[in-house]
Amino acid sequence: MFALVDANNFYVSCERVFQPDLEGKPVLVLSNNDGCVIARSDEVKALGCKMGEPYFKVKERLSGHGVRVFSSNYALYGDMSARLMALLMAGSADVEVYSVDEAFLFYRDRQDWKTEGASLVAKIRQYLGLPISIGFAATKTLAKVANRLAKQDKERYQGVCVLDDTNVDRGLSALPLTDLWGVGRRHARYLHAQGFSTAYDVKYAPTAMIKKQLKSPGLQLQHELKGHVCHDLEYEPALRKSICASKSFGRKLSDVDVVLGALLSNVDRAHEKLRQQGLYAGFMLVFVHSSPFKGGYVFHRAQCSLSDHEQSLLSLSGIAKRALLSCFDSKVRYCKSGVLLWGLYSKDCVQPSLFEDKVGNSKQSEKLDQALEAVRKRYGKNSVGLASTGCYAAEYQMNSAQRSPRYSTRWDELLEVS
DNA sequence: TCTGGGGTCCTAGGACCC
DNA sequence: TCTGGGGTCCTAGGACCC
Repeated sequence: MFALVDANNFYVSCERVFQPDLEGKPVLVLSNNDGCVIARSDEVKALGCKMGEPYFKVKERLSGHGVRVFSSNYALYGDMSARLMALLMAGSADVEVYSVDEAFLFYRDRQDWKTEGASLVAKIRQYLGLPISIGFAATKTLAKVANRLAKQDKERYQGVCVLDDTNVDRGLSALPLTDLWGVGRRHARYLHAQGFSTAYDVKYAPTAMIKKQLKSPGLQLQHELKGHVCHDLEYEPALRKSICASKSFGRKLSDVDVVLGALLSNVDRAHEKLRQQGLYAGFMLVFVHSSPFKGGYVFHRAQCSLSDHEQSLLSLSGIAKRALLSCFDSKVRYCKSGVLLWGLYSKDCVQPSLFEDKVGNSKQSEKLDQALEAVRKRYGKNSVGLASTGCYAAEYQMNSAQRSPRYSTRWDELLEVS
């Protein structure tokens, strides 16, 4: 059995822990530079304030309702998140930390799920002061659905919703398809145009149509809605593939020295993340752009590869400065800068992107075998990842003598693989 | 006037190769 | 007048997640 634990209105709830008088009052939290609304209490949601809405657009509408407005305090939210995850890990289930306020749980033994859920809700409320919702079901996707239902009807579920064979279709019928994990604005528009409106409709939609429009992720979604597990719990956090540090200026800038100052602080933060995770970067890209909400949007970038000897903050700063100067235009009013590091590697893991031996056509299994053997000899690893490009990518896992294809991104092979 | 920040995955299309 | 076939690699951009 899977479960999804999700804190309710997480950032708002964190603020309330330290200011209990905010309980029951309308509260919202703003993004950096107080730009957008990124967390809303139920009272604010009831006032029609949308997630991600620019604050200046809703300010007027909210005035007169006594809304308490907070700038975001990520240090606080990060700390509360760590405490929440530690409490969950002390329980009987396996835990995957999915985001700052969400975790998937996996139970190996049968239990009374209602009781287990209620006791977790009570425990986290007592120890941390945070309200949470829990959804139990046979797959991650269905656990997400169950969690949504629990939040949708707090009165009825009291924070805990269990979906099993007896009630899953009824639950899916009660959920708009826009609330499904993996269905965003675009897919929702398409599905609505086809006459579908609920999660139930998606579960029983023609597979060929789902495959054509939503591709491989859509097939997995449908599979999981039917109770077949496509997504296991991920026990080890995957190695980062890129690290980004970017920030809006809060005003328009055309002075190259001021923009450079902002960019160097991006470099500083990106470098810090890199060091914290014990990683090295193969490439760096710096970018600056003007406001995307105005006409004449410009996006300038410059990128370069990095050697093993150019991993210090000093080196990265120098390279970033040259990169910026190569693309800067003083006639532009910039509003944001950033740094992207990718081609990440650590000393004990060789990334495919940095692996220079060519395999040739990956469908030729003999060559693949030879290549795997060569990699093993060269790096002495038990586990080797190999990839070609695009839809033919395949990942192989080598465990002692046994080797089996584990994953394919080729959607027409998906059903066989799964 | 004011519009966040950090990720992943997939596809289309152009440049290029023989 | 008619103008091949098969492939790789890279980039940009779309779509999704929190």
